[in-house]
Amino acid sequence: MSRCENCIIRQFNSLRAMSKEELKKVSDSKTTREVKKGESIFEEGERLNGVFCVRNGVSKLSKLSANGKDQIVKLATKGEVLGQRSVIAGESANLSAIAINNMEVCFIPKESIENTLHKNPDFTFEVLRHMAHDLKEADDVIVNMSQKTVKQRMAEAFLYLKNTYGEDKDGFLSLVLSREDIAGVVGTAVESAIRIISEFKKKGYIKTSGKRIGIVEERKLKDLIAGF
Amino acid sequence: MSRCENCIIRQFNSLRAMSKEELKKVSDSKTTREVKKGESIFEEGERLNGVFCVRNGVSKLSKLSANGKDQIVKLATKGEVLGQRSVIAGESANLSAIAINNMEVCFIPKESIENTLHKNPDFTFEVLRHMAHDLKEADDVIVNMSQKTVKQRMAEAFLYLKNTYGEDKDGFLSLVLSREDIAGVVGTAVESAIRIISEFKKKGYIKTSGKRIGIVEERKLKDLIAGF
DNA sequence: TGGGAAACCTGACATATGTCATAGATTCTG
DNA sequence: CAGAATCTATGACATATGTCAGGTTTCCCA
Repeated sequence: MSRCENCIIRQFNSLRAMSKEELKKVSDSKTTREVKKGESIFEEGERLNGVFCVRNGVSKLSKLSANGKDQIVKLATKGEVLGQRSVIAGESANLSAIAINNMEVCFIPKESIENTLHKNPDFTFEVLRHMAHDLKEADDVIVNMSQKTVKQRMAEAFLYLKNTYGEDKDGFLSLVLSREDIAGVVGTAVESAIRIISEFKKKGYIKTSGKRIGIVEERKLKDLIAGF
Repeated sequence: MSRCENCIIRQFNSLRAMSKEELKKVSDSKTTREVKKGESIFEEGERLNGVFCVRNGVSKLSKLSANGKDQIVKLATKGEVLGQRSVIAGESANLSAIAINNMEVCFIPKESIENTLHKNPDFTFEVLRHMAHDLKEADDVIVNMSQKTVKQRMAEAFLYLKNTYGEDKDGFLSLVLSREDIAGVVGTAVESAIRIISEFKKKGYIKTSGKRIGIVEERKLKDLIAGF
């Protein structure tokens, strides 16, 4: 099993601020786990006794609302650490983490990081910096949700997916989401999402092939977001 | 001028994790400022060279969206520290902070806390804990925004105002917001907000007197939120 | 204290969005 | 490989919400 010390993934998250010894301790206590597409890493309300470091694959962080729909709050990928917030606040998980494709994640028991969190200010500050960033993003999502139309948010989602996960050689978005998940990200009904996809396609902004989606006229999508 | 060491407000925020000496330094460098109703403490995009500790009054943290409407992301009151996120991330402010009523705030230059932030893990962890809490709240707002109707969010807003700021002896909410600000919190048009207020009043859920609003039938509002 | 600005309120209307029903496409599995 | 199950797609419709326009009340300060 690979050691955290050598893990490249680590460079992307707060673990890089750990000392050699701290990292060794984490490495010794961690366990690696496969998570198949559709399986959950943890569920809303669950008590977490550690955090999960994503080595591969993509997870959706979502919350079930009263009306039975899953609102996706964030997509997390390689290098991100899940469950941090809950462990730090000492609360149960506020969101569920479900694998969108096959994943590989490392579980790090909280005992292995709590100590560092109280002793190594560099590490704590790194975690803080990441959380500050997440908070800003969350604030931006709030504004988008309340002030933009579904069509605009849909266009934004496509651009986000392109920028974050890239596209394959045929020009389709690399991260393939079900229509339901797209609706979940955008915060709308599945039917509305599908309808807007059809419309964008008809207008030539995007192309589709099965569930895959490709951006054709980025300019047009951007104009739409800007309000034209 | 009062000293931070003796400030009760401090008990409510992360400053309480500072050592005597650290606190002294903060106290020596801080300046206190009056902010009149409607004035801004800082604006979106502005570079902050410190944080603001609220001693009195309430501030709205909002962001102007493309369509020209102000979305209120959060209300901040006595004890809360504003601008933390920006200073920590080293970014310009993501939100504007505007006084809802007359306020008294202390400005603490970032030099006075940056050092502590890198040296005193207790303090850093305290800040982290607060931010973790804010992040959870932001996530919840996202879900509310996308999955609840305006009517439900309006009802929630009233209950939130009651629970957070209380009510006066006549049963009106202590924190008086303009209809525009209510619309901003809920994320809707002013007219829609007013219409729903009228409806709630007609149904006897709330009462109004000028711009003041009082909750009459809390049960009904809760039912509405739950989806009945 | 009176006049004007700002805030509040209401109606009429257009439209965006959700819901329900149903059909076609895709994929999963025995 | 057939049939089931799941996902995608589309139409018809109801409704929630935004917009515009006009009125009324409240507030402020000269």
